[in-house]
Amino acid sequence: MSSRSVTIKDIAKILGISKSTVSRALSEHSDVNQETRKKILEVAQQLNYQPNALALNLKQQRTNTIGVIIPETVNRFFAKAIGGIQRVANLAGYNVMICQSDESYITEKNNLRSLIASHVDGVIISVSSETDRTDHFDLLLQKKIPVVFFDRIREDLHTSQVYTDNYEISFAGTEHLIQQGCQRIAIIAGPQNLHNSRNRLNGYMDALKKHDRPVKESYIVHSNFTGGNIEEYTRYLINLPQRPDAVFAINDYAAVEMMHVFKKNGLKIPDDIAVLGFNNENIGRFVEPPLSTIDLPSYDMGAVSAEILLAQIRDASAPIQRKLVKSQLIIRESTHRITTP
Amino acid sequence: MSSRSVTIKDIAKILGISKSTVSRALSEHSDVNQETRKKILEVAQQLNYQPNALALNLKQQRTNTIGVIIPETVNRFFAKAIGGIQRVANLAGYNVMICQSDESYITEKNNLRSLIASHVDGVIISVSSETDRTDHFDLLLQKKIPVVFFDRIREDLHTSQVYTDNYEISFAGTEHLIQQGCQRIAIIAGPQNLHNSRNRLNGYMDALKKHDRPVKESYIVHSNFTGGNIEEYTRYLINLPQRPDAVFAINDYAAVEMMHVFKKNGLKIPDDIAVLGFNNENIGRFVEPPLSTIDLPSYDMGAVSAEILLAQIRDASAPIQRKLVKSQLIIRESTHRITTP
DNA sequence: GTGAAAGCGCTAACAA
DNA sequence: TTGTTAGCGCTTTCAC
Repeated sequence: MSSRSVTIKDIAKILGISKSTVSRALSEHSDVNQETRKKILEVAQQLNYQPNALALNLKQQRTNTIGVIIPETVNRFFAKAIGGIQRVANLAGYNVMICQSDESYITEKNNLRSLIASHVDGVIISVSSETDRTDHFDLLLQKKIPVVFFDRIREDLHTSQVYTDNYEISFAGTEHLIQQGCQRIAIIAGPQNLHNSRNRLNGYMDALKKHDRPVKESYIVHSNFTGGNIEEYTRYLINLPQRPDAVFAINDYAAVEMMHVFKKNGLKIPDDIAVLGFNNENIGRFVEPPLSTIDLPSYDMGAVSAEILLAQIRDASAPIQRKLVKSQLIIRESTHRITTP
Repeated sequence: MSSRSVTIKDIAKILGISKSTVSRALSEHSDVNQETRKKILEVAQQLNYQPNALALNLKQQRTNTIGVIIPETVNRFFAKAIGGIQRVANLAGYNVMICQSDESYITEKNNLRSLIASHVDGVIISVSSETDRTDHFDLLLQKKIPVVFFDRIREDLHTSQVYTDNYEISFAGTEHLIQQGCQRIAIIAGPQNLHNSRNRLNGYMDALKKHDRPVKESYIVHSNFTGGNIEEYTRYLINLPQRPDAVFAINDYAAVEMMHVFKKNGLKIPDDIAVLGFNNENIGRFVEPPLSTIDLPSYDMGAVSAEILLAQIRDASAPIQRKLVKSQLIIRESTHRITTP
């Protein structure tokens, strides 16, 4: 009942042998006399010996822990990604330390500092929407801590990156709207310092160009992900002299809120205005009409990120990887016009 | 540019003093000559000295890390709770290690084992819906690791607990439905090994009794939180000889899905059937009609849990606490009948 | 006020 | 095959 836990020293004392022998027997990969090994294992079992991870950490200067920095856990996209990361990490015997940047550069920097101070073996990160510089990542590279960026990546850094095809899927979504006969397609675009947002906007614009639709500034609204002003933006769009007949929203919550406002203003969805979301939240299946959206492979992106990171942790010479995980267009009724051209 | 980080030994060598003096100067609370202290701090600053947390951990047998076990991060309730926990923990200089039990007893047990192996200083936990025993928590108590249960608590254990008034709020919600003139109120109840679910069911039943409504077995459906069978349950309720005219759902997702099915079957909400949700998800504001629900104080529960835990970590003799954080009934149109009795 | 030495629990190089 | 020793980076007695 002593609250002190048992150490190899205790086992050694009991058997009258040295602690190095005990250490060797316990760590499998050294030659120890079968007899003594057996005895050691028995005693270890009896005393319910558990190696002290803290001692190992100090000795080996690693922690079997990976750090994760994401903007926020309440965002379903990241919550799912965490699931994928943890799955892979836990199977490999790694713990996961999670930090939230709350979309703030300074918090992200502090998170990073504290993860480094905790000597995590590697870091997976999706940068905050506010972050427009990369100097705070230098410390990781300096300390040779493996790092994988996912989703919100930084192409300018020479590190592993896991991302999805924002440009292509945005292109495909816009093209889908065009094929439904939509002529004036508006977009709620994200923060332009984010690579993803730029790609999405480019995909949208290029699809319009391909089909000879003019790209109008007034149809492009710049927002952030928290969507505080969606109602205002929606009203703005409704009141345009040339009201759009389709809108590609920044995410499903914005899309649903917009639908709400459109309906209150007597607009029919999708015939007066088609609505396409982004993120495939549960909510989209239960609104009227059900929301078309883009399914982002967040769980898989998390899992893939963890796999790449672990490979780099285990072998410092493992190559930097850039991996694409594809998104998918999910067509429901909010963009499905009966009267296609 | 050496990748080895600087230690107190380095500083000592440079100044030609002993490392104990350096240690003392750096750890504030010992008397060191003003002159030498100043020099030490200067050099430390110059070399950008960072104490090695691993060495400290071993020495002091603690890690400045708290462990958190929750059923799943994709559940918005828990995602928000994590936010509250992290806020408080980070301000106090603690890191947070998060594990998901995926609603599985065995995973929960493994999570616990791995957190203990990592020597977390304390644990915050919300038990899985599958967990119907407490033996796996003994290890925590044995090792005298402070623990706080939140939301999904275990009243039978002598530990700190943070919970909300499930009974009272469920009573209030049911009473609200009665006051709207509902006569036959059904409930989608949760797993009965969960304390919360039992309390909610009891609140529901007692409210009915108080107002002389009979409690009918056929109006009580037992479900789990993932809600795979909601559509089936809904159809079952619709087809009852005495169709209910109100339903108190297990959570907002279930409520929204039920509304969807009700509407498809030509039922008007709330006049044919009123719907009350649970959890106050964003989704509830944007469905037709907007969903009445219960707002659970998840962020606050997380924050309060962390505060209690930290108090117990800092002072082992700090008292066990049981703290109630109140929920709130949010009335929207899905339960607001114009024709009250 | 400062230094020497021991120790947290473990591993690993070197000796025997 | 096993024991001795040193050391990971830090704190903390105990001398001086």
